[in-house]
Amino acid sequence: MISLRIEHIDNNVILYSPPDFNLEHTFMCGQCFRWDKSDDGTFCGIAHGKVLKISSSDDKIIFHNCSLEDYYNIWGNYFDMNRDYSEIKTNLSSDPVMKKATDTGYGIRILKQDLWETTISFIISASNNIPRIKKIIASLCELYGDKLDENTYSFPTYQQLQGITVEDLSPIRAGFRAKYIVDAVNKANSREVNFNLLAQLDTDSARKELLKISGIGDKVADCILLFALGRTEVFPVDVWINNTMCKLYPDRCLSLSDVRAVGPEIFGRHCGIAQQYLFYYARENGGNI
DNA sequence: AGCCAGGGTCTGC
DNA sequence: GCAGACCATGGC
Repeated sequence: MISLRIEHIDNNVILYSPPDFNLEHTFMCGQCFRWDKSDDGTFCGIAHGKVLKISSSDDKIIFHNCSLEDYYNIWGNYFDMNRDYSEIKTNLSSDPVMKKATDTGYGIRILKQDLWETTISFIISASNNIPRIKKIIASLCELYGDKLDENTYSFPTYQQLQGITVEDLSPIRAGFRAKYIVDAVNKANSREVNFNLLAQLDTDSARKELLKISGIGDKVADCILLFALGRTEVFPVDVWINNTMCKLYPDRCLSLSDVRAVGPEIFGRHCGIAQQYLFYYARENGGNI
């Protein structure tokens, strides 16, 4: 358990010198799509139906306009505050490349995001780029979510999306992914895939359930397991991770299935977290590892 | 103009 | 099991 000094001042929750927590690293490592940086450096985002403004200065992280109740009930869990990342980084740093990667993205935290939102978000991520993924998700929220604030909408539940068609989704410009969204909505509402029970399943069973949905393959399923259910033992392999791993371990990574198998072998029980350090590091360096 | 983006599906061997 | 075409869309 992490000991952390927390205060509530002027309706702001302040974390003093939180170890291993950097907003830039956490929001820019490709795990989330609903956080935006303002000109003043603060981040504004929506999660679990709540809006949050969060910033950092010196050695503080400041949750603006936030009650202690919301911190303890929502945000502390969302930012995975009970996990000791120092220990994980130390273990990973025996690998020289991972040492560099963890030094670069030292403040990454694996967010515990909403399961349904993460499912749809990573269906949309297929063969897509991050700015456009964000744009499509934002317009889906504006079209079907609840208005929380000016220009701020919740992510629509599958109940709210019940009965939608591909044509209904045409304004969000999701392209070939629209039919996959519709399939996910249908299977969630019919309980063919029970999103209320998924978190209670072991990782392999949960993956098998997710794979029932058209548009979810191994990579998307792994992202959902990691970014919503906190299954840090999975190792999502996208283009960036594949290229990086093939450069780092050419003899062991001959095919995509090799890379998927090698991740856990090399990085161990929390290879999903290692994957995030690698992803951030690779992109920071434009793929030149 | 052509390539690529946090892939998946479908087809053909 | 595995390669290749194809899938919409937008930015460069």
